[in-house]
Amino acid sequence: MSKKNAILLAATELFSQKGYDGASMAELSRMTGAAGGTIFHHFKNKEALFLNILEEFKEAILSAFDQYLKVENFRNGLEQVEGAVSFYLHLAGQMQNQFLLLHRHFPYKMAESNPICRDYLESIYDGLLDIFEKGIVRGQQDGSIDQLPARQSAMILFSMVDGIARFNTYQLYDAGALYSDLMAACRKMLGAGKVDRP
Amino acid sequence: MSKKNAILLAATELFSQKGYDGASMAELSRMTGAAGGTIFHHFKNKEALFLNILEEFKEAILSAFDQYLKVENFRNGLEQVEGAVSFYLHLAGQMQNQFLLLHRHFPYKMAESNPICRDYLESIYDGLLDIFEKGIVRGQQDGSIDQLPARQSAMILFSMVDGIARFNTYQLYDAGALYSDLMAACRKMLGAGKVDRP
DNA sequence: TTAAAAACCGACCGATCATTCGGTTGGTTT
DNA sequence: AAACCAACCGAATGATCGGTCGGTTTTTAA
Repeated sequence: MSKKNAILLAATELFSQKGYDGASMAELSRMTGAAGGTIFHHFKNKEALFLNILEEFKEAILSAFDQYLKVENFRNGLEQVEGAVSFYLHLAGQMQNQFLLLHRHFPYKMAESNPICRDYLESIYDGLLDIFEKGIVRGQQDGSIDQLPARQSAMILFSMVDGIARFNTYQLYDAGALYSDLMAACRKMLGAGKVDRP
Repeated sequence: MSKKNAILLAATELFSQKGYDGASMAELSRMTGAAGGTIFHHFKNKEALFLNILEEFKEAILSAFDQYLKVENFRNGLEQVEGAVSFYLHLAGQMQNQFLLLHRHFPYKMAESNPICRDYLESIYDGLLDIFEKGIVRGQQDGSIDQLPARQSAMILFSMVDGIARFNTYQLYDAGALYSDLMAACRKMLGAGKVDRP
């Protein structure tokens, strides 16, 4: 692996474990075996290094969802939304370091002064919300989902799922043990009224 | 106001705005007019200062809920849960700085090595979950809430509400515009099936 | 009135921070 | 073989970090 890639990989872990301020370039140098100067040869500064990581994550998560939705074949909108929820939790387990970045505060702080950072974060959240929203709209057309405001429902649903994923990484909850209850809650929240009745 | 209180007040804002590593004792000194040594006279070190703030927050939020639930008179469990959700969002707006602390990563990181910190965090979350859970159990007894696993439902509900509060402070969502949809989602998620029918 | 205690000050400390820079490689192009 | 270039190195820089300490002022109590 090239030194540059090694730096990116190690920096992802370092930023996610220690945060932006807590991650030191000296430690990154130690982790990778690259000299201090080498890091700044490949990346203009610490902020640019982080932005590079965030951009990679944006592309990785959105293309992972693209791939998943293309391959799976859902029978209706409700199942599509359930699939998206399930896949989000799966990804959160798969890409723990990157999700930890999203659940930290410093990217949002950086976004206040750095429009590129803001753009990456918006792309990520807009992309994810679109996925949930599309499933809801489809479900409303095929009758599997209640007539609720689609975008708002997508936001609430996403808050719920992302909240679970977040508490899971903090080891306050156990997302695994909550999985079936979470899916049931999604169904009940979105599902068309008729489905419940005898 | 005593210097000690001024330090606590300013430190709350500083920690919440800049995080633990980003908050410097020198800046805290500048903000309060207290000399560097004075801060360390009142608090053993930076970590002890933060723990003091977290303890104050724990007591403030739990007693605020105690007070609220004592004063309000709910007709049934579902309304009690709705009240708790609504009050949580109200508090998140009222005590923005303290909630920002809860939504940052460093308290959970500190909790891994500091049992006192872990204890405060657990007290906060256990206390809040208990409140939601009690409302759910009451609702299941009076028939306003469906027969779901109470603790798990409380966790999911809390994830949802706390997620909304969190995205609101990041200015990604507007919690105000989502309020009525959120309450509707809670009702639909928890409510006994019969309530919806004509 | 006085002595003890608590609050407060700011210079100072060693460690660490992000970043810079002059210089050394090893491979590619002319 | 000369010229070039990107990759890489590690010592050095000034700033800032959390924390200490000896001494002064203010408050309290006797």
